[in-house]
Amino acid sequence: MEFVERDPLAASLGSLKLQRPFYEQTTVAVARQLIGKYLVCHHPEGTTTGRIVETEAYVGPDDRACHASRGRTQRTEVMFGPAGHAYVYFIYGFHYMLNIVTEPAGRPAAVLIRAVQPVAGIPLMLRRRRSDRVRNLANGPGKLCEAFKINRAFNGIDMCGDLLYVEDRGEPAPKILARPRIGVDYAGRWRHKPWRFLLRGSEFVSRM
DNA sequence: CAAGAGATCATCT
DNA sequence: GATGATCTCTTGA
Repeated sequence: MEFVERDPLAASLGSLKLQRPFYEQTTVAVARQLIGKYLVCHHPEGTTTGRIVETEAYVGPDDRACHASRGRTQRTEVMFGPAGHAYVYFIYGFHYMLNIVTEPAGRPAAVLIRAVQPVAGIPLMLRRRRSDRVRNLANGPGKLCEAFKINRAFNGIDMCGDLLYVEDRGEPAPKILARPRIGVDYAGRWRHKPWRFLLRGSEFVSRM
């Protein structure tokens, strides 16, 4: 049980913060195991929490869908560092994407958090998203970042710290589906890899 | 409800 | 100068 932290407060609540060894596992293993865990973000405006229902694995330099396949650049630098750090980037001129770096330093890979089921801080998320439907708050990677107010300031932060992290709340292993990743049609044979993971039956995924 | 367009900018060629 | 790990709105059936 080296993956979690025995923080007395967290333990008393039945929750354990995921620690670095968890994120150092293979990227596909991390992506799969993150399903059903809880993403927590503390912010002056309030705390937001969501149960992770959808992830994607971007496994390294060979994976043509992974940004690291285009080399070590300013943008991808975080992915080349140690596991358990946030890789946040801006895309399409509108949206931020939240990833968690995986595998030991020097092996650039990450897991994209694509959707969560809102659990706490829902009024705050409704305001940020200018929406009135809970199902529409974080059912997509861009929406999730808007609901949690995750932006470039989060790039590189340690997710084993106290600002943004993932908790294991000790629930039984959920039923998980594996599907091809979304939006990577350009990636040749890599586009078919079943590295998108979903919580079976969840209505909070970006699409079925 | 499905399909398509438009929005808008950091990053890399 | 092109493009993207997306979202929202509009259109039309």
